[in-house]
Amino acid sequence: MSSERNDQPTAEQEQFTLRMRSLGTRTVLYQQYVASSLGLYNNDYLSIDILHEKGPITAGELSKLTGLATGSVTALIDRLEKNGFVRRQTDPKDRRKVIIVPQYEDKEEVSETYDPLHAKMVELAASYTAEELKLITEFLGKASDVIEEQIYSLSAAPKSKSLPK
Amino acid sequence: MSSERNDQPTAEQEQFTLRMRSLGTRTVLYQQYVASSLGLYNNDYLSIDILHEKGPITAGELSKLTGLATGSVTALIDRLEKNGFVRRQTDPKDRRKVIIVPQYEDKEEVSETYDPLHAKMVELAASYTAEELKLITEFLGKASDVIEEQIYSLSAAPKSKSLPK
DNA sequence: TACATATATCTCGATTACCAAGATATTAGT
DNA sequence: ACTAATATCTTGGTAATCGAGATATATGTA
Repeated sequence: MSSERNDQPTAEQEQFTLRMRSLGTRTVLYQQYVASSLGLYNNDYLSIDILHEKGPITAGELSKLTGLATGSVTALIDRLEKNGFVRRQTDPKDRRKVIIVPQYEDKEEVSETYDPLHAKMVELAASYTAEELKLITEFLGKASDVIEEQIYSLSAAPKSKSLPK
Repeated sequence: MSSERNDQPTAEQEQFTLRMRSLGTRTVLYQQYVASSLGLYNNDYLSIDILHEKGPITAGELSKLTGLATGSVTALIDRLEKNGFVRRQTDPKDRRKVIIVPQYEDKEEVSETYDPLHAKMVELAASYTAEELKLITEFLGKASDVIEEQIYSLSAAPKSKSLPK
């Protein structure tokens, strides 16, 4: 075969990783801009996004997912609750737990802010054939999985420096 | 033709946008973890990433790109400079300007932290045929462009609420 | 040339997210 | 009952960020 294992990455593969990285940078920036235009702090909006994907979760789970200290999550939930983005609900099975329930019905601003991107993405999707879109969608899932793995290994890892110098 | 313009998105297209959003959430989280494991604040690492992509830019450009106030950028550059990630260089053509020059030679920690993800991404890329990878890489470019457009329209837009309450 | 205006960065004071550690409430195990 | 484990909240301190003004340089106009 023409390609061996553990070769240096090809030029095409490097081009691909570069594009992934660019996409990542823009994604982070976009997220920050959306958060600020909603009057939310980054982690507040990120948490809304996480809740959107995962559905109701406990405060502790959100702490693990975001990497924030539990005290920070308490304050974060306070803010989101005050603005009507979520509500607290105690778990009847374990009354120590606080379940965070997203409240999207009354909060169309979030979807409204996201809508233009969504529309553009649908448009982009429509420019591909069914087969191509399937390939891309599956790829996105795999890429997500790779990143999630990396998050796990980073959060498990030495954790090295703590921030305040 | 079988598909009309302005239809509702198909199930496949919705699936696609959902995956994009998941990827975005994970990307933001990953970025935060990397930043913290490098002992950097999010915007500091984000700025390094921007500099990595764009090369040397002025403080003002970084302010626009990150959405941070100019005063915040001053402090941010101070931190990065102190840690040797960048250096300041005055523009001989316009001595008001401060050009931020990335210093990667001595700072392998950054690439080291990024390497595992890079390796996994190369691996993922290698699982595709040349044609498929080309399709995906081109897609990534288009998706980046879409997000960049959205950032522009958000930063141009009302800007609505400012954060402190 | 002199002067006003625009632009780029920096400085300063105030606000507030965040962390770390301890406090409180509930559950689980013996 | 009693101890330990778990989940969230509270408190105090630190520092990133903002906003507004200060400083330095550049540009335009008479």
